Amino acid sequence: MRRQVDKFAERRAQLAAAALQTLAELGYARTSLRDIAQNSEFSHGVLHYYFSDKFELITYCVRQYKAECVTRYDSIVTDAGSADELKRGFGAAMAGTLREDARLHRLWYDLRNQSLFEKAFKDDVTEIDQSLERMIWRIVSRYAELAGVSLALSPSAAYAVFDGLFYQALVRHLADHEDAAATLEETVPRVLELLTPARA
Amino acid sequence: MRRQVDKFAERRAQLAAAALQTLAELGYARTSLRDIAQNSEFSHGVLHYYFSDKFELITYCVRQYKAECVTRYDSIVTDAGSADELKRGFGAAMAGTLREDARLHRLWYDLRNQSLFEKAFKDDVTEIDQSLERMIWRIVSRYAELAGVSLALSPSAAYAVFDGLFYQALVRHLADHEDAAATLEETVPRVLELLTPARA
DNA sequence: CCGCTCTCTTGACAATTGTCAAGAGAATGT
DNA sequence: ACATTCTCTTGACAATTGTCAAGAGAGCGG
Repeated sequence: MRRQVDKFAERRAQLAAAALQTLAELGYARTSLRDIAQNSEFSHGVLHYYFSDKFELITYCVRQYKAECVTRYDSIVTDAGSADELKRGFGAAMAGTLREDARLHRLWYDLRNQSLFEKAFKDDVTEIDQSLERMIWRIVSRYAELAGVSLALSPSAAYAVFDGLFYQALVRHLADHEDAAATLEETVPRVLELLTPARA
Repeated sequence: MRRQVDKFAERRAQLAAAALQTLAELGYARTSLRDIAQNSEFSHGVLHYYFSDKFELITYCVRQYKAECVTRYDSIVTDAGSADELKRGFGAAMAGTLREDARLHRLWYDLRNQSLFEKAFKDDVTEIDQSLERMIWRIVSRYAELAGVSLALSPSAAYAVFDGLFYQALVRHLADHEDAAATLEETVPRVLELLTPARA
């Protein structure tokens, strides 16, 4: 009994991984269930054995993405011994994941946008977005603490700023601008400084 | 002869307007040519009389969107007599278009993302994006000039920052956060200040 | 009135889509 | 060894898609 549940969950995860791979390659609008199945080692019918419909599959994928994503910068916060180290670590981490997971990030932005039209994705996307906001806020607020400076911005505004910077770097990176990641690594610490002016 | 060309161009524009309307409502992934035709006063076949295929139609739409969009803030720059006025005008203009054209902005972000997967849109999207970057830069650099402050950020980084803020406000506005526009109107001037620290 | 071009509608096509049912095969428990 | 459940494949379905061809109707010059 327990075996079966695990097997079932494992295969779901395996199929979701194949789906993520395909979605990241083709984008939401151009990915069919047959595309996904062809990218796995199974036939297209099996998807409806493990997922009730396309939405549940993609929703599951989004949740799986979240697990990898949300704790990405946590070690930066806990390990940094100084404001300067945190600042540089933040920039390096963003540049790193930009280089490593560019297509997965592209998919995230795609699905986040789809959720503005397809309400089936709305809840999960919103939850991930809030998690990301909290993640950014842990960094920014910790930085202000270490640096002993004020913090003149709300958590959501801080998230929006760094998200905008990351998106732009992603676009350029995907357009083969070789220096996109390096530029991001430079810009992020500078903006972090600007957002945290010295105490009056 | 001239009559015919004008008529032809006029109908193209008219159909593109219907297409923009429909795309803004449904999003790229869920909009078919029949949806678009149904939203106009013509039948679906006429679209292939005025446009060679779906991509040409949408590309034409994107260009039409650009015309409305790119000069949106120009009067703010030319009319502002002081840094403070420019700062407030910028925030008010962003909040205004957020309230007025929310669904069109949603479409823009959708198509901008599609261009990361469908290279047919890439060139036009890139061109619009650069126009927007220049538009933001005219504001930011003029502000620094009027305020007599330094400017520690590149044009692209400045654009990314305000674009991120606007996107987030758009998402919240569409999710019926009544205060999304008002919050944006507050945040934009504050961030503009932060990005332009007083001269050392 | 005839012939011609410009517009637009209708209907069809092949391909693709999500979905599901029937059944084969494997695994498992007894 | 048998019966039962779990997995997976195959093939089909109805709907939708972009595309296009045939032709109707309007407007116009001759």
